[in-house]
Amino acid sequence: MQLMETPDQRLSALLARLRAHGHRLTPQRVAILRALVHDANHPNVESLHQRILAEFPTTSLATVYKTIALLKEYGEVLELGFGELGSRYDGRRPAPHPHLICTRCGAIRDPDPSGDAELVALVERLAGQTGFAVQSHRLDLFGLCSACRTTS
Amino acid sequence: MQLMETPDQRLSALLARLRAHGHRLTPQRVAILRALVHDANHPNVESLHQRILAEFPTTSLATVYKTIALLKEYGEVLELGFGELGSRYDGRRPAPHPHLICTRCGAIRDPDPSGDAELVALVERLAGQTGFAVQSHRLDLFGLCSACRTTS
DNA sequence: CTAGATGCAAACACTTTGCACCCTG
DNA sequence: CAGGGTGCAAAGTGTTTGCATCTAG
Repeated sequence: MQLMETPDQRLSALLARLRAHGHRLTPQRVAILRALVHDANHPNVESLHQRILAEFPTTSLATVYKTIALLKEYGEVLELGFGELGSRYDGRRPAPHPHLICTRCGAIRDPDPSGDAELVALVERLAGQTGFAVQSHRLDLFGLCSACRTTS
Repeated sequence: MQLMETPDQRLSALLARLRAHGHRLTPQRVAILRALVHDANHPNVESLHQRILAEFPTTSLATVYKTIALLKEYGEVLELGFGELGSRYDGRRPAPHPHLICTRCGAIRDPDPSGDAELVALVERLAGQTGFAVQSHRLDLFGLCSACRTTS
């Protein structure tokens, strides 16, 4: 059994999905998708844009925003909004899952997926008490990653 | 054993805390705190402002923001940021706890606190796997409240 | 009295939108 | 070669800030 798609497999799936819906695969768009699925640190729009500029120097921020909006329409990207601090994106695992957010260095990583089932059970239990029908959920843990914890 | 402070007890505690730190208790400020602890639906700044205007018609939005910022400094209000949709505030239970957010009517309510211990345990387990030191957390459930679920 | 609070408007950060031009399919 | 995509700048949203005026203690 395969535990997780490779970034390139994921990229192919996204490209196929867009193509199937009649969207064009422009070089900029492909580059944005590639950056999104290869970056494990849940990039924000600004850092995606920087990456794309290296390859396509005229790419605008608006194009990055529009491409992400397109992926959101198809439920293919998970948006982690942080108010005034902007949003970070997970293009690898679009289903809800917990995130570990380092308040010092800003890194965001996924915990091991082994606890996912337990989280879903807890979510359903919390909701069930009051007849709430859950559509989605979000669990964020804020703190210090192991690297930051051991550094002055 | 008392399960939860009454809103008025909570208000007194907040006023005492601010007074102890040398802050002035202006009528507007007291009104904002009162609105905050009496509103169980996690109000946003705009709705707090509307409430205050009824009593003090010249109150500005900036004053509401500043008062909330003050409470945040002392960890006496829980801010639930929702990106472009603005923030909602919980002045009754400033410690992290789950929220049930209705995507139809916008209501936000707390589930029964009985599951809190289990959530904390799960949080610590998810973090422990990778040596992450949790400072805080946030669990939001999005869906339909029981009223909205049974209405066309 | 005087430090701290208020209220207005301008400034801000992130995101979205309008529109002329461009290029994929 | 037609309709979707790009890129620029302008508009929007919620929030913050500067500063003159006011007021609680």
